[in-house]
Amino acid sequence: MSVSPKSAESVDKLTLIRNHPLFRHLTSAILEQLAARMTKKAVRRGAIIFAKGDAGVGLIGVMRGSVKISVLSADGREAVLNVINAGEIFGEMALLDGRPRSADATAMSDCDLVSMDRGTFTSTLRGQPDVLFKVIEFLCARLRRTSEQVQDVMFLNAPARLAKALLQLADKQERKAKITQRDISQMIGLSREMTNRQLRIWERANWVKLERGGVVLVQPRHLEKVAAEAGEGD
Amino acid sequence: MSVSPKSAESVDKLTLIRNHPLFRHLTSAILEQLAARMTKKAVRRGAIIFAKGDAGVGLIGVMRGSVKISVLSADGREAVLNVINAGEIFGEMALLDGRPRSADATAMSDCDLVSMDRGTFTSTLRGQPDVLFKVIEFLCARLRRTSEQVQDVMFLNAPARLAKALLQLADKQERKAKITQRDISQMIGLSREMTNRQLRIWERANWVKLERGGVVLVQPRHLEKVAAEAGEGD
DNA sequence: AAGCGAATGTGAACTGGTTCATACAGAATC
DNA sequence: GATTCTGTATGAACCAGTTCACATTCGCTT
Repeated sequence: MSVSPKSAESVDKLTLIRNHPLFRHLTSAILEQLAARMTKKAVRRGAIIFAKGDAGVGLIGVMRGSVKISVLSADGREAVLNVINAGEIFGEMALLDGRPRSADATAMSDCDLVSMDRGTFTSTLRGQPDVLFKVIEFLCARLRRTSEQVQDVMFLNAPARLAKALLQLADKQERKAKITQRDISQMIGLSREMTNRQLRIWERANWVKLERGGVVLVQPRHLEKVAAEAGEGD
Repeated sequence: MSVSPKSAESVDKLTLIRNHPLFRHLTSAILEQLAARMTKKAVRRGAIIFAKGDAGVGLIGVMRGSVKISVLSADGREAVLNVINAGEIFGEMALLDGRPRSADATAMSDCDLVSMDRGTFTSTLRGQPDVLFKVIEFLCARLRRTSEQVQDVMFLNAPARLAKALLQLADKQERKAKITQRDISQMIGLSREMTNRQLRIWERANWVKLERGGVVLVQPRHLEKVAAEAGEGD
């Protein structure tokens, strides 16, 4: 994973892109050039940052707040594909292949965002040949991760999926996942009720502590064991 | 998708790589150079071509037969991630990022395979800058497809997933999917029994015709309709 | 401070799909 | 041509997780 800066805190443009696998290896000069050409924008909680099918203008970085990437089914159910926290970047795919957005992006809290358009990316990085290799590596990593998601949904039962999601959502310092139970349930393809029931079981066992809009991992070890038990052999 | 040659037939190396998105745009000279350096190998039905965790030696093309890409869960259940038919190529990811194989590859029938190692790929394509862009495009397409798989498992019910799988497995000319019901069920995360039951319902309705090791799509239109709806009872 | 919407919590009924058990037919192996 | 293995077929019991129907609590807006 990436070296994430203190979460929930505001982050500057330079730190943001420096911490992303796509840009990490670039010189400071280039990074500053890129950062200078990124435009800042604040959005309110609940704001739709882009919608599935939109023309993809490029890369978006989260300087403060968090963003959920999701899609809607024909009958209106929502699947949350990813949650992007402060210090992270999303929307790379439209940047890279120029095709329409394949999902919706919604602000889960008030956010400060920065965006980089395709032009900036390609013109600044022309003549940086190994950027392309980094991009390829990055996409392969993403592909492996997404493929693992398919396996998780097919192999793991409800508690295992939930435990895995909590561990990967949790802020490493605070040991806390700042997300509603509804959003968790939509990430792992479970009903909200089932998610709540399992969380309450773990709360009674003192493995987690439930708060409004968040789950504190009290005993991450136990969760790791649950996530691993029905899991795929690595 | 790719222009697939008559299936179940043998294919020559050149045709094989010419039809793949990664190579399609290259000059004949380069293609011939690549083809010349690919080594041929025959394997029997059931043979393990590579296993998850193996060091990835590179790209493998299927000249005759078909190959399944799958993973095993801790408790021995199998998930089929993809089926590769004659004229298609697999194993690109290990080629591109050099990391270990992320799944098993097994011959579903007697196969003729050709393989291209990383060295051949990189040395032949050095000085072909837009190959890298093709690779990026290719990976983005794969990522979108894999992400769609996640959504399918989360949103679609059994009949819809099955219909969708049949349509995408079926040979376009023959309107026939050459695959056992067990393998189908493992592609869509369903029990073999459930898969059989649904197929039998459709056979009685004359939408499909079942054979040993294959499903003929008699009325693909109907299946398309089932695949399209999310399965909500209005 | 009142009202309201969003998030949480929980029981009870329900069901889509699994699991188990069993049968049979075609292909491969001896 | 007998045996064994793989694939298909189907009923019945079972169950993990959904759906429905509420109640409650928190935080925000008026």
